Amino acid sequence: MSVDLELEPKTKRPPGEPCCEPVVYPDVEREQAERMARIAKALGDPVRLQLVDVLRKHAGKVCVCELVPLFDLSQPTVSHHLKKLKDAGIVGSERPGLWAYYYVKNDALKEFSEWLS
Amino acid sequence: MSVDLELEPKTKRPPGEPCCEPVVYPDVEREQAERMARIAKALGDPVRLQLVDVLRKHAGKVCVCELVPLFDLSQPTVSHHLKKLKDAGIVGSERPGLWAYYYVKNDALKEFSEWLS
DNA sequence: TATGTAGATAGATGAGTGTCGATCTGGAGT
DNA sequence: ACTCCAGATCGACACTCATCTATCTACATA
Repeated sequence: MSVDLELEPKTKRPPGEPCCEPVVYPDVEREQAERMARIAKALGDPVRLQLVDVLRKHAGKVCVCELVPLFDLSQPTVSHHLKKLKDAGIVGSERPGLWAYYYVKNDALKEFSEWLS
Repeated sequence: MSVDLELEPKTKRPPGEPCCEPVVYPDVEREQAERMARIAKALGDPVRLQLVDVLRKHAGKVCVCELVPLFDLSQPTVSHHLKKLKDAGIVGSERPGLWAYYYVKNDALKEFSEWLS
């Protein structure tokens, strides 16, 4: 699939035509790109990245009441970030009673991690 | 560093105190988190993610005039996305003459990739 | 049932983003 | 010198986002 290229566009060419042949890309990737961009976007905030980092370092579930004081932010703001992460499929949550617990869903990060490396 | 926890906040407690002891986090990570979030943010758009994908699949430098027709977007918009990627340190560019060539700087993605896996 | 509390939701606001058409810049070819 | 063209920059616009305060929901304890 990946054609090796180092294409020099030809200098002289009839006007009105593109400067070089489009060598690639079937947009086979469009959908996958959107999926992964959604994940990257969710990670594209320092607070959320730290939240994920904390959750990842603790194998189990972590109580929200532990997460909030880690940041110099209001409780609703932290809640908002957790929701964003949840919507992106990066974390999951449980709320057995009064407290809510969050945990990382590693599957979501896996595809992204694999593409990246 | 990573303390194992599955902390149940105690139900009965004196009012005015936090529901559970903050178990973690020295913000040793703040700076690193910001650096990585900057990269994630740059990747958090389908177009940019595809641009990086294209550049990664071609080991060499790729002419901008090849990249533009891959997307259903205006030339300035593609240029804008390339700039974002460049500002995040993900790609570099050369402009020997009339044409501009972009390439991936793998170092930038490395730290992020390592944290992720 | 009444009160207190953890966390989610709503609404507002200021800052940032993706996109475009128009313009600018500077190397190439005549 | 003059023109042409590739790519970057500018200005505008609509939309999204991070954050806050205020409020709502629902479980627990008395």
